[in-house]
Amino acid sequence: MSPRVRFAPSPTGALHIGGARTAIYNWAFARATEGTFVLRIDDTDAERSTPENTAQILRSMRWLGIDWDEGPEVGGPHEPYFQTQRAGRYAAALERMKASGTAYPCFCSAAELEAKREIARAGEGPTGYDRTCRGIDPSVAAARIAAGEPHVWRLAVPEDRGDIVVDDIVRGETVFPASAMDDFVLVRSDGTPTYNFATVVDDADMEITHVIRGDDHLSNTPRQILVFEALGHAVPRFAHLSMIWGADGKKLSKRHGATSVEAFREEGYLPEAILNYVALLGWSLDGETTIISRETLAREFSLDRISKNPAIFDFEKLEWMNGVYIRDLSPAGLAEKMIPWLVEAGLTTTADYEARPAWYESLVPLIAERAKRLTDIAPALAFLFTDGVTLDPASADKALGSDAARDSLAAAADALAGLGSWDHDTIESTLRELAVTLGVKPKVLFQAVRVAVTGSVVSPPLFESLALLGKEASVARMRAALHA
RNA sequence: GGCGCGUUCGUCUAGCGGUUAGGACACCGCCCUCUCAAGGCGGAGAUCACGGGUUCGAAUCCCGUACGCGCUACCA
Repeated sequence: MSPRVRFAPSPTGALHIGGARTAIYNWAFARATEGTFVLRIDDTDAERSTPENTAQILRSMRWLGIDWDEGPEVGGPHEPYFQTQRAGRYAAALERMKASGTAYPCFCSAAELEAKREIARAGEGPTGYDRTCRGIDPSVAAARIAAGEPHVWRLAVPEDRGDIVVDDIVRGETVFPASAMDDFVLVRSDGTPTYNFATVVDDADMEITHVIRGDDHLSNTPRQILVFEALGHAVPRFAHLSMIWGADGKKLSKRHGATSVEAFREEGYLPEAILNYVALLGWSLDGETTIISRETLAREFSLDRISKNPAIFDFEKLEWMNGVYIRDLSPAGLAEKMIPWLVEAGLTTTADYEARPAWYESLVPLIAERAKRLTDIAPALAFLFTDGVTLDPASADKALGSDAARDSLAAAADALAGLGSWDHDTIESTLRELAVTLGVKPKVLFQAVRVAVTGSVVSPPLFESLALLGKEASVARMRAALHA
């Protein structure tokens, strides 16, 4: 049987980086094994789940290029894929468990339970439910339920159950003492299922073979195994992933910067880079390769190369990797990606891009190897789109501060103004010859021109910039700088 | 408190009984060069958390300790 895996986010927020990694691993595992990747929305937390969050999660996954074989918007043989729409399945499962005696009603109030927990916690030993209601005679229980008494349904952990062994693919064999398993709640007093019940019912229904999820669920796993067994269903394999931390070793949060996939997109990251970087946070292809395409990931991913230890999210390395992917883009590809950012910055319009795409593509070489994020592009190209340019004071001071620099700039303006043809090579040879004639270092002359034309001592390559800006504008800026 | 998990350069990792402990980011130096980048070359950086074992030999296997994290809910 080919593997069936699932990613089951809770739509209580955006898809964050940890969830994205879980999704990526599930997806990659399914692709590499020719299995099936199911997307299921675990929205049983009615308080915090919203349709907007669900929509955003789907959007983020699509943006990353993670497609699912079954789930929202694509359907599948196990519809519906929203837990809130699967109430019938949970009710049916509970009925089966009632019939087999593996579930029983509990009438203890929240206050009573809390009091007991307090006492237990103060002393030694487990704090789990003390099974007060497990001994209630079924007919008595039925009468109390009929009378409308509030109750939950609990799992009856088998008395003779030995220690529960989870043969985790990532962590190896981990043993949980049966004594530590309490009769936890399956169905709440309002009739809705708890997480540990709903996921198991769904994973069983959907014939999930491998559960790949966050480390925080490892301790829940023995409970879930008990439910699988009570349901008489085969237990899937498990693979628990370590957490992703911020630089301070704490859970990754907004304090550390962007954490949602959406936020990374807004900060100018490419989906390929996020996918690649995040995949490497806890998995490696061979220990050497760092740039890994989506296709390679989908072909080569394997669970046995997942590492056990938690990873700290390194924004700097992600940024470097994003630069790698930006440089890897074709001129047309990067032009298309940068346009929204130029429009956003108020420098141009999509109409202008559509009118002369080739011109925009010719800008790409100026910034491709200088940009780490898409957000770096508009500031670097702004001087090409504005009427004039405001000189950065520090730059002006540095490159135009001396009389020699100003004199050579004036000479350069004159020399360039007289040019018949306006292209990179002509501009370069003109300025180089002028430097010789003037007896100044080329670098000094170039920097003076650079500041006059781009406003800053740091800019894209000079001759290309002048060629793209045009003769009139270039010369005008150089003369304007002399009077500044 | 109980139960579980984790610990290799600053960071991500390779390693699965014998290696000068390898790679990547970041850092430093040199080269290239019209600035900034990108690129090339080189460097520094890890007593493999600590302590005991097992073994001819341990980062690798076993036990313990420390620290960190997770679960211990009618959250997921």
